Amino acid sequence: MSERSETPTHFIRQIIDRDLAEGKHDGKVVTRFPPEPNGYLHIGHAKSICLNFGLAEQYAGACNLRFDDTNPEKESDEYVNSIRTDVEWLGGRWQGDVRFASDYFETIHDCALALIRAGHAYVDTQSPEQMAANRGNFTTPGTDSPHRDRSVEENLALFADMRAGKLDEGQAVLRARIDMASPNMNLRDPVLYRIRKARHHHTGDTWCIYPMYDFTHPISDAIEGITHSLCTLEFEAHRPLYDWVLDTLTGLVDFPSRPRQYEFARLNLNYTLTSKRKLKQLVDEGHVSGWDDPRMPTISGLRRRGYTPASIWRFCDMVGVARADSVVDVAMLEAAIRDDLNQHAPRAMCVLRPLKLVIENWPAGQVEQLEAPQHPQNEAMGTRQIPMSGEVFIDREDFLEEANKKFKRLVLGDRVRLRYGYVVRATDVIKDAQGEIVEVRCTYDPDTLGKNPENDEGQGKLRGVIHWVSATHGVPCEVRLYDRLFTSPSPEREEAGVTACLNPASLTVLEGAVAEPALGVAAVESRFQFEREGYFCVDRDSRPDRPVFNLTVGLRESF
RNA sequence: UGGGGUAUAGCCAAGUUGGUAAGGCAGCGGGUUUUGAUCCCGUCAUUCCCAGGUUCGAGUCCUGGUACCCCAGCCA
Repeated sequence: MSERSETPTHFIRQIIDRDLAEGKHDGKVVTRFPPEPNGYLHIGHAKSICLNFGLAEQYAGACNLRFDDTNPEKESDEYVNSIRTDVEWLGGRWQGDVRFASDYFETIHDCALALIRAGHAYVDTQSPEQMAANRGNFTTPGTDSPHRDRSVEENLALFADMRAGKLDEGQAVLRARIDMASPNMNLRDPVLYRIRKARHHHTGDTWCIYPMYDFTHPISDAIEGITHSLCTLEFEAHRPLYDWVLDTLTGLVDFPSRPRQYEFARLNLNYTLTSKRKLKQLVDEGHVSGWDDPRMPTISGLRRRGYTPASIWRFCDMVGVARADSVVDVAMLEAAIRDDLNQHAPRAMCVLRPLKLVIENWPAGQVEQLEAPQHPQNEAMGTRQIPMSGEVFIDREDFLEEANKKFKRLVLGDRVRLRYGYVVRATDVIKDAQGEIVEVRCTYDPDTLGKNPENDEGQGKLRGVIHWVSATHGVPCEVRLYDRLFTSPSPEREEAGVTACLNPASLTVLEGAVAEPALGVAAVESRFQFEREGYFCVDRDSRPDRPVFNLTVGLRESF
């Protein structure tokens, strides 16, 4: 991502700057992006990716990609693969191989044994219901488990039985021995290990006991030499436990670093869902075509929609990193992609809703190649040829039989310029039996290519410029117009559920669009600005004879 | 209700020994323009959740409130 401008400062950078100044962590910065492979990555994860990989780059440190895969029943290789692809596409360059928390299961198990031997953990054979009841609540302290004072030997034997599969799910757990009366619920003897007789996507049937997140995460961080472990705000109350695990293990197990956890506010976008569960619901119930439906806020959806990695990094820079809960306006995301595409996308013409325009004084059979720049503000991008003939298509919305002067398009009896071409004057309209306009007739002024009409006879300025495509050369194509998926600014908070506020007009398919010839051979994922319309990218559903374009975002409109 | 957090413009967000409110998005006004785009110029918080207090001076310090978020999975 070479185009990120100056790196914005925020409280995490300030913490790192201070740490570096104090000589902590041997002057190193090592972060990690730790997704659980139980769903596809979305724009919220992008914030974390940009933060973690960005810091590694800015401080010449490193960032690991680590799958936090401690819950075999919800995780799968499909998710591992999609996440790896998405991180790679975004430009996250991780240090060494992809890591799996499950690769550390043996070490984590050793840590559990060390804790048991030191009297810091015990096997509880209460039922889940008893445990919940004995945990107390916000106002009432918990009650010690009757098994809290088992001997080390007994705990070791029971834990061995757990590992050996001699106990069933729910019959026993390993718990930390901390404080059942702590005002922080997370410290009321949290569960460290539970029994799950499920096949794990990465370790297969090697284990039937799995460590909990709170036990796995600090140890994984310490094993990898992570210096700054960044997570979202909801883990704040877990930090004392994170520290307890590492502090209690000190002297018992050696790690290359003593990482610290810092929390930042997760990204919320209005008119958007960022709940993995609800996103999955949209996919499972068929409200969208899949995880990569261009309307989805997933990384793969944004990619298919036409967003660039640079625009997503730019967006994350714009949003910043802080600790206050916030809801970012989706207009900011759109601004980021418009900014990128305005600079880099070649221009093209595509008529979305064709209306035939016949030029009556055009020499019969003549075809002229007009030259147009790929990008009006960037000559270095070169030029392209656009064929012009006696019959062209213009957009139905660009013609009116009558209009006031604010309508800067074609009006019967008046003139308009065909972009990169000639000035034409509409002379007649042809309608069908229903009175619908099926064709417009016009004449063109041959002396207006690259210059304005000379003998204007006091007719005033041209109304404007419209785009067009030669009827005999245009490439028939499909254009998919997208709008926001939800009509509610906060779909997650809708009482009636997220599906109740789905936008029925989130997808409009235009089957009869016609694009200029050069677009017929555009590669999948290539992006263009269709002049006067918006930014579009080539969808993978395209066929050689029929390209499919997705609207990424429309042009700003100010009238 | 116990604990932990957060409050600066319509939306993000700087503001770190108290010195007189950055920037972006959105909006508004104008200029340029063969894209109603881009670009350019201008405008947009007498005020920082509220109320007191300290001070020559407070978004920054003190006191007391208020609002919102997170925690009672053998999820992460």
